[in-house]
Amino acid sequence: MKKDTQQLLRHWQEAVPNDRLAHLVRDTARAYTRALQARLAQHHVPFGHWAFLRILWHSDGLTQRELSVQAGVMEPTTFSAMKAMEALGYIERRQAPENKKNMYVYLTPKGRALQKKLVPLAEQTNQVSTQGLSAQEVQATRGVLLKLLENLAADEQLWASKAADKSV
Amino acid sequence: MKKDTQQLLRHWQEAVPNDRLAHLVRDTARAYTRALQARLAQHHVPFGHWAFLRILWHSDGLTQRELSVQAGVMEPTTFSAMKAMEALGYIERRQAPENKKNMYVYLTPKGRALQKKLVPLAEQTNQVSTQGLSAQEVQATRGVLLKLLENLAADEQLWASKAADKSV
DNA sequence: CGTATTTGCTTAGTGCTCTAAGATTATGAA
DNA sequence: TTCATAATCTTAGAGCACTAAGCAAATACG
Repeated sequence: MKKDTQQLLRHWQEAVPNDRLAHLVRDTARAYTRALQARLAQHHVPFGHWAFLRILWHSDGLTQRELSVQAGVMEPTTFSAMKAMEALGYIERRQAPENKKNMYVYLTPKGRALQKKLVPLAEQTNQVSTQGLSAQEVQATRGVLLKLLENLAADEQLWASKAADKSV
Repeated sequence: MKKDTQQLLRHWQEAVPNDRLAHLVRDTARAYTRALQARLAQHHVPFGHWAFLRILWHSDGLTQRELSVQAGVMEPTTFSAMKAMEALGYIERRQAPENKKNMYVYLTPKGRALQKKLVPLAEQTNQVSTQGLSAQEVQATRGVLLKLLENLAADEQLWASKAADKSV
């Protein structure tokens, strides 16, 4: 039972061809998600709310648009998360008198109180994952990932302009 | 237009605190997915089929279970992908006379023909992403990612047994 | 001004992933 | 052999991400 991940791991350890960096990054991301999800589930917090809570703990009162950018997701994703979090009583959505378009999101005391419980779980996850790795190795990897992200963002930009050309 | 990814990137370049490796890995994975997705879309191949096609090009005639393990996903994910791919004429699902339970998956000529068109797209994506990085850097990163995956798999194992305890 | 464009929120619909639970076949033990 | 247990496929339903498109408000420009 639960041999799947073990088998997947063996698969990676055995054959590590040249063209699979993307695949490896994706598998690692999924493993991280599962690890944190399992911990958050103890407190009945869905994984999807975590990213938004973290941003809000740091800076309250953002618009949904700003929240989307910081979380790196599209607006509809933010929108449905906000609706759910509002229903759970973690946040309030309010409009300012000077602007009837923007929706400003504020934590409730209940939402703010989660920070103490949840942040250690994320720290634990990251700590568990980097066991046996040196600070240098982790730092170097961070740099490489950042560079990958940069290259892929440039590529995306290129594709977006190509698509714009085509639609003319 | 399309400033979001740029803003996300800036976010990462500015503040790189200690506890965000998981987050960075996830963002990179999403960027990879988007990059490949854009390329596959030219040939009207959904991204979700890619992983399975790659496995099947390498070894035909696997069961859905085996396919799931190799792809690192759960059976229902494989199941629905297979149904879709069968409808598209990329694969056939057949049962062997000696086993009425297992479903063996075989590529059709049409499915096999995709290999020539699609593999270069993935290679291009990986190549684009690693621009400006040395082979050593990439290799080292691969090693670290593998170790992260290993640690997280061990953690998952631990949680699975904990959950089993609790359910007694 | 007043119209045109842009911005931000929302709705609707889709894809990929998961868990939980069902049904059926294979396998193992009494 | 027969019955209990495992494995495999399947169904159902949910979460989280996306795109496309609508609407309403704010901003920019002629």
